[in-house]
Amino acid sequence: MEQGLRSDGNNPPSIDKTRVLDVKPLRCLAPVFPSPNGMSSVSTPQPSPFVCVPPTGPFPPGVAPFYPFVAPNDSGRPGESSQQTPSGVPNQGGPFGFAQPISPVPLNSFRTPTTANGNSGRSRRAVDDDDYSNSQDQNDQFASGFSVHVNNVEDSGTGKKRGRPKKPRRAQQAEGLTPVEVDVEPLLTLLLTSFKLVDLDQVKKADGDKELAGRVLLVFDLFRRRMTQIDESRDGPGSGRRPDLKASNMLMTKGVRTNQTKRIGNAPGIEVGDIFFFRMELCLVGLHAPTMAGIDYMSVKLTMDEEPLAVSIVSSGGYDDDGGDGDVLIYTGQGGVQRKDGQVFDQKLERGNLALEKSVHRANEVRVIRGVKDVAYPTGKIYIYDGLYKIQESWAEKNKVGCNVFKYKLLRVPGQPEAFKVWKSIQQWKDGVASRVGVILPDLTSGAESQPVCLVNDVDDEKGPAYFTYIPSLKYSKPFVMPRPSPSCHCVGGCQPGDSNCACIQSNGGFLPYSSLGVLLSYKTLIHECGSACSCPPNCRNRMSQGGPKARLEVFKTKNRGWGLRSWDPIRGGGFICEYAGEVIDAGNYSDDNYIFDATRIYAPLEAERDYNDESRKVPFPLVISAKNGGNISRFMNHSCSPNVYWQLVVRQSNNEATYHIAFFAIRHIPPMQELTFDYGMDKADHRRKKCLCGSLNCRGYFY
DNA sequence: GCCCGATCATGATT
DNA sequence: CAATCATGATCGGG
Repeated sequence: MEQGLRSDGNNPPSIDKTRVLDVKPLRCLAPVFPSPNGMSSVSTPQPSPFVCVPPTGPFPPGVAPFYPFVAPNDSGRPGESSQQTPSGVPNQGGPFGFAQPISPVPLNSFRTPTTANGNSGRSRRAVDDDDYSNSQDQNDQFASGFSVHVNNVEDSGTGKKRGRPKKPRRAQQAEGLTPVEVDVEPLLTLLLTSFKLVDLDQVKKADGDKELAGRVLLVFDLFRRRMTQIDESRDGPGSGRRPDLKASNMLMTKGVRTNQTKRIGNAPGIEVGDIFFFRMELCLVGLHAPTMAGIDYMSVKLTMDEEPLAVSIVSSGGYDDDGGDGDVLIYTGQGGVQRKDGQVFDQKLERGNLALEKSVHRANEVRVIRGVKDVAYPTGKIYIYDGLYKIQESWAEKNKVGCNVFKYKLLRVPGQPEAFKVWKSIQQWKDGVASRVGVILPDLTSGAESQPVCLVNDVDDEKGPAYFTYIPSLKYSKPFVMPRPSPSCHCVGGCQPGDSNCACIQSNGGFLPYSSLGVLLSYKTLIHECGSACSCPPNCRNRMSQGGPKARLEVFKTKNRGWGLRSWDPIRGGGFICEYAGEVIDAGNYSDDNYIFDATRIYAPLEAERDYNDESRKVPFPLVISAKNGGNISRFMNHSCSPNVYWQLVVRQSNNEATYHIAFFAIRHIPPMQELTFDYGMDKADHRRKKCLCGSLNCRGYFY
């Protein structure tokens, strides 16, 4: 957000303990959005800190989409989109710099959805050894991600080849055991039903909004993560099955997509600053249609004939594009350079290159998506929607190997929220080239975490939150005694997916709960992590919540809600954020304590849990944590009725003793500097109510 | 309408 | 770690 980037150059004052001590805890209240409606998402000067959720009431049984996102219509006038023509691109004429309105002609037509055949196969419940009693119902089946089907018949005569035949697979296959095949079709169907994405009408497919785009992306990611988990459990780590492609393919063939109509200008529902981790995500929400090509364009009808105009580009750095200062982008045309046989050719003025050339003269706005390296995972890439640009000029030049390439100079349209520039600033803070403005303490953890967490206030004079002791983990006065202890594992090198001998994987229903990137692969009622009696090292994948936060976080003063938590690093959907540290106290035994996590409250369920689990998420242990006197960064996470963070119960046990923990994971991709919030849940004790002014459309009006 | 090829992918391996 | 490989999907154009 922009306030984070102001540079007025004063040095951070040293901390004054006497003032700090008297400050009241303030993790409450006050609106975040000045105006709940009528603001165009395009012209809003800064990105909304929260994505919002429609007002479904506290917990409606089986009605509205359970995890929706607020939909400020792109036009800001919700009723109007239905009045547009079915081909539906609003012609605003003016903004494109044309004398006449453009009437765009989409080059593609709708793909007919193919009907999915339900695969047959003998159904079997996954191994499920949860050690609290009444979880062996449908509930747990859903929470662990649907049932598992075993194909005993090899491909049943369809003749369909899958995977690569080359490398021999390890584990089961190598030993000649029956490979476990999971039919993912019903899994997807269930997700689509839960999120009301079955039979999207043509209008919604053609033109989206924020709420719909959010749902599509959420389902894609949930599905993709689950398929990653299934693939790995069958083939072991490193199975190159491209779950991203498979997931998006299945969604697209079912017509689960939006903004399929190409348009010049912003894609409805996609905000400047939004981030993506797969090219396919750009396709699904119509931000950029081609799966690989960097230039998207459409045929536009002008006075007499049609001509192609560029609508969006992806700058991935593959052609040594010059990043410039953040408002300028030098973009290289497509084609020419890479050939299989090593031969190189001149680029031709056709396709995307031609469209960009035309767009120079028409001066239309072009969406720009900037690809950057994912620092947390160098082989991955992150795509940042950086808003609208206009092409100032174009030219041809010789590249290093002497071929002609086209170059285009793009200038960012002023008045848009900062996006890529935020990333640049953060990089400068990290490199020490520039200093973060308003830093009160460089590291409020005093080195207790692997990364510093700075305390920042750039909005007023307050010198810090009330004094507390920083403790990085949870304090138990007495561990819980397990009635049915689970065995510990013997994975010396760390638990590996697909290892059917690993006791901890068995406890988790046969799946490793986390990906190699620290992403939670499917939500569960309870996750069994490795404990002190396990043989695996501390960096084992099944100890995700034990290693402290991975992202670079900061505690900052919000405008109206006291102190809050946010991240300098982008966080992928499902990514681990931190544990709720503090002191375990007796349930119900708190009154004047604003730093409580109470697992016995009623919480909005996530994904497919909704329909049958209306009451509450089941908690096998009445865990209540107070972080009033001591805690970690999560004590600063504010409440929101439409949060971007979700908690997940985790148990670590060794022998017959266990400790339960609360681990926080990102619900969706979270761009840098967006405040992290979770839902505090509902309490039966009315007197604990506080007024909530989080401003989201589905705000319940209060929280606890 | 069908097929084919171009395309700033992804992930793992060498 | 940069280069390479294998697998891949969409869309425009022939």
